[in-house]
Amino acid sequence: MKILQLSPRYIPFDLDKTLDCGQVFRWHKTGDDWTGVIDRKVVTVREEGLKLIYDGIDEKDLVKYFNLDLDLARVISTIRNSIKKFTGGETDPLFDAAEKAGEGLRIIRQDPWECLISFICSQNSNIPSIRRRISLLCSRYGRPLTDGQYSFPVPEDLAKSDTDHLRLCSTGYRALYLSKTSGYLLENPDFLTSLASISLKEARTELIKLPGVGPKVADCVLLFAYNHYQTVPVDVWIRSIITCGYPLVHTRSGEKKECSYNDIVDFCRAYFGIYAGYAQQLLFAARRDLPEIFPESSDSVKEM
DNA sequence: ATCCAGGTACCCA
DNA sequence: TGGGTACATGGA
Repeated sequence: MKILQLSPRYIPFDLDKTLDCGQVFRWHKTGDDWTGVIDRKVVTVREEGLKLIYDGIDEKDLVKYFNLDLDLARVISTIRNSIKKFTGGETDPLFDAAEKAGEGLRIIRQDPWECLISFICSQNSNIPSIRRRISLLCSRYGRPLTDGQYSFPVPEDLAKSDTDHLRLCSTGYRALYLSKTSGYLLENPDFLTSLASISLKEARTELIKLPGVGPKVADCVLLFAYNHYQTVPVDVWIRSIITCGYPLVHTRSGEKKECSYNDIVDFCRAYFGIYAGYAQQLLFAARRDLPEIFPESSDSVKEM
């Protein structure tokens, strides 16, 4: 086991929040130890005070994976400044709660392929189901590593399987998306790499062309794998948090009954600024705590 | 049992 | 562009 001292520039960092916030689905905790797979290597990590005790990976790669070099305090203060500029200095109890709930949460640097497949699997499912589904895919199509872990399947592993076989991993109707998208990536192996060197807008357009990839999945990949922090994935939780908690969003949706996906994105970008995606992730992490601090209706965040 | 979940594709006006 | 609906499956 190796030790990484969490020096001031790596703080704040919270391992539990980072690995249990719905951005990645393969890590699991036993006792104080988290176990996962990074780049086909089994990695264990635990947090003890201001130290990370870890194994299976180099310090350099660990720091990179958890994005410890990012000045998180500056990210938060940049978001705060954007809010202040937007409101003219009013308080924001929602973001206060999100900041507290997500203190030390870091958006990690995830492998684009794994991220893409994971979020195709994620649609219309809750997080426990997603974890289970991806775990099945890995044990069935990945390669066995040590300690009962499996590597994440490569495009060929999924593309060469027939759709009915993929369906056995509780993928349901998503099996066809997985089959088609992995087939495309098998034929176009540079596709995901190339997204890193084109504009955010172009990369998003390209991603959405993939079968089973719409705005939400594309935005998750852009945020969690390519670290475009201004990107705001809008799921049902974020939709209700924004529409209930920030009524101003409705002024952007005109006469429409409901805010569109882009109405919510545009508001978040205007309100939270260039780190809107980070703000989104903090709000998502706090989603269970938010109803009680909504200004008026303390019923449920889910009610519009 | 019923509703819901880190949505997308497809059809229609 | 906007609005409706089917889609498979498991969690709560």
